[in-house]
Amino acid sequence: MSKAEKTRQFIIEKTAPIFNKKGYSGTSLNDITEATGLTKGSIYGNFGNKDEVALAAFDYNHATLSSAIKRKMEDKAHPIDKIKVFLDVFADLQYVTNLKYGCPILNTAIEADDTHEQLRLRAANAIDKWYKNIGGIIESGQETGQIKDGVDAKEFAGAYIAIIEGGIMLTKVTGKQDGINAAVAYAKKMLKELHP
Amino acid sequence: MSKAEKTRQFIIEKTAPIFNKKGYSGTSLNDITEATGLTKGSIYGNFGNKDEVALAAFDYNHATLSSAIKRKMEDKAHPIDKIKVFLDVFADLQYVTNLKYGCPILNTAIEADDTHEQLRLRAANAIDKWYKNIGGIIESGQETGQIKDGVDAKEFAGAYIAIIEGGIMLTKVTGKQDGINAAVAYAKKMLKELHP
DNA sequence: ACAAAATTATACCAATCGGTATATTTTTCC
DNA sequence: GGAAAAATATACCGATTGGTATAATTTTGT
Repeated sequence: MSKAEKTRQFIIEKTAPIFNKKGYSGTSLNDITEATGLTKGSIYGNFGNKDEVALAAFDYNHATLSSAIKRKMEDKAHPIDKIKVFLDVFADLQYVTNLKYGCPILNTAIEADDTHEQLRLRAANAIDKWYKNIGGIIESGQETGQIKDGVDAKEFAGAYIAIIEGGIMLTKVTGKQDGINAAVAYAKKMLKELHP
Repeated sequence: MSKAEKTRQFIIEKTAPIFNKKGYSGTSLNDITEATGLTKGSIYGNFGNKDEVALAAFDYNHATLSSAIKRKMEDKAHPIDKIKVFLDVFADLQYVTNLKYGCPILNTAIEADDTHEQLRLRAANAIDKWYKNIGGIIESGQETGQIKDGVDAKEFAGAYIAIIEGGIMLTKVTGKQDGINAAVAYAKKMLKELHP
């Protein structure tokens, strides 16, 4: 890894939490130079513009979240346990240092949906991967007889993601755990319906 | 209503959709003067600063949403039908002209939770009203025997709000109806559990 | 070790940011 | 109708915005 690649990675790591906290339009170049201790010249030597930093920061945050989910999923054998991993990860999101400002997919989706097409696409693609991940687990689980046949994979995935993200929002805005707890409790009821 | 009060109301009505679309930090004074056709002098003659306009715009958006829900609730007799009104309103949110940029509570909650205490409080209070509205309907429904006794009103309200808001996010970021549809379908299953 | 190449810092740019003092116009009320 | 009061427009302010040209420095490959 060349010096420049290291610096580029350093910038991404230092700014990713800031973009997640303040959003794209709320994060300034000054925030970026302050967090990294670098100058504008250095930032613009490694990125074409602020957009590129924001997109890389989103990718980094998304990867952090994804790898946490993937890692925990590998420990599970039963498909329903795999799907349940989402609940464990999101219930403890506040304790993941780099994600204490909330789910980057949710944050980016809400800010960018009507304002920033590139970021909107990033968030939409991240959602799509979740759909496919959960949907794939359900369908292969149905083939092995571990998950009930009647379940509509896509509809389940949609409702499951919705209730989790909504719960995160409730907890973050109220400052109380009740929101995500209620969402997780209901999501667990949803999981029970997956059993054959 | 004096001229100034009319102008103040005019500014709020014209800027409310903009704040809902672009957020607080994404909306500039120029956006405000452009949308109203007024000058800065006039804006600052009616509001102390940008914060005041944003807070008034949120209140206006919230009132628009609340009154749509309240109005439709009055037509319903059964408590479960009253709670179901939320689903009807949010499934059609995109068709409400002033709210086509999404749920103002969700949008404001996500932007403000870590950045703007006053706006965060507005969103948190709006959520709290929903909690109390749904919770109150459930509890009085339990007294009349129209809603099952075992139901935890607060937990139900939390999960119900979460799944709706999450569904809105999915639909807005993907541009497809699937998200809110899946959320609504599951929320209807939740409603069935309310029956005694 | 040294020259070429790449990276980082300095110093600047025009545009826009939120906000204000003052002049002008419009309401308001007698 | 006309004077006082209120509301709006004009013209400006310093600070900050994202971005860039160029100079100084550091890596890199031989």
